[in-house]
Amino acid sequence: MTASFHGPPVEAATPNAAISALRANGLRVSAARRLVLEALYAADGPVSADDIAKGLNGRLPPSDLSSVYRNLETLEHVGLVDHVHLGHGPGLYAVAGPQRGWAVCETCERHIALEPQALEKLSAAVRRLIGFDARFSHFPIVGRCGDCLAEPAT
Amino acid sequence: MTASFHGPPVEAATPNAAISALRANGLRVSAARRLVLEALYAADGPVSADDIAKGLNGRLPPSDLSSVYRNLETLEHVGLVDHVHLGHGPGLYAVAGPQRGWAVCETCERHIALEPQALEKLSAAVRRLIGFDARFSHFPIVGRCGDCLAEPAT
DNA sequence: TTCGATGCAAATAGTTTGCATTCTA
DNA sequence: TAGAATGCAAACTATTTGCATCGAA
Repeated sequence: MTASFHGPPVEAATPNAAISALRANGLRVSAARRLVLEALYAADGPVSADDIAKGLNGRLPPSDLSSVYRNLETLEHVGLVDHVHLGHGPGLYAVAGPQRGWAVCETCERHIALEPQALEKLSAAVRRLIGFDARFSHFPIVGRCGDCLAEPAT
Repeated sequence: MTASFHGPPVEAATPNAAISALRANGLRVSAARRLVLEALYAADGPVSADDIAKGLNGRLPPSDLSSVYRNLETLEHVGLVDHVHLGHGPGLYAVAGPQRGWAVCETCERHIALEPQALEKLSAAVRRLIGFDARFSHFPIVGRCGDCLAEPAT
């Protein structure tokens, strides 16, 4: 069984920086691997393995889905990539970075990236209350957003 | 597509109370439905549909998996049941009750039910910080628990 | 007696694995 | 040229759906 949770993030600002990080980890740089990275950097938010395999709707060349999964796993293991479950759909992948927290509204289904300061304060609250060093990067905070709270209930 | 999130909880202390709630909602009380409820009340924590179909390891008679799923969906719709995703495995179901929050340690994989007061304070913190009315019942807080924080890192 | 619920089988979504082939280092 | 990574097919897990039959109200 593969581990559910991964190691510390490795920040790389560009695909090329990520490729250097791959080499530094003794990993080979193949066309397929390069493409996964390009897709992740080109996407404007977390994307599914399937999105990547389909070349982000044709913006990039398509690739084999199982290779995409294998590469995502490798990249995640190295710490270059993170994955989130924002709901019941497929897991979503993104380049690892300082922003590592999500909230999703169960009413409007919008998903919101948490601001670093909010994230830090939330973590502090969690540590104080339950003695936990919390991440909100793997599963989001689920609830009702401000806009939906203001509206008449459904 | 079925809704990811459900309605308000209906608390029933016993299988019989739950059965009354079913009748009150115009639902029929079949043997299969009764069994799902019995399993949920007999379990000492959240269980998978498969666990229920297998009669909790033989403690109860087995039932058909698809019926179990259908019944869980119905029971959840009525508000008698909740489901959580505590990790990458199957969804886990439990009788709806006042306790509606979870935390899971990514190191020791233990899962912890949140105390009502901690839950309330956490929700208050989340509301203050991101204007969100948070539930921690569908996805847990993921992080490192106190015990694992104390130990030398893996 | 009706129509909601069941049980079986088959379909589906997401993800993983086996294996011969390809290509990076 | 060694062995890491690929691409295809097949397996697998979790869940859903179609449909003829059954049984609760």
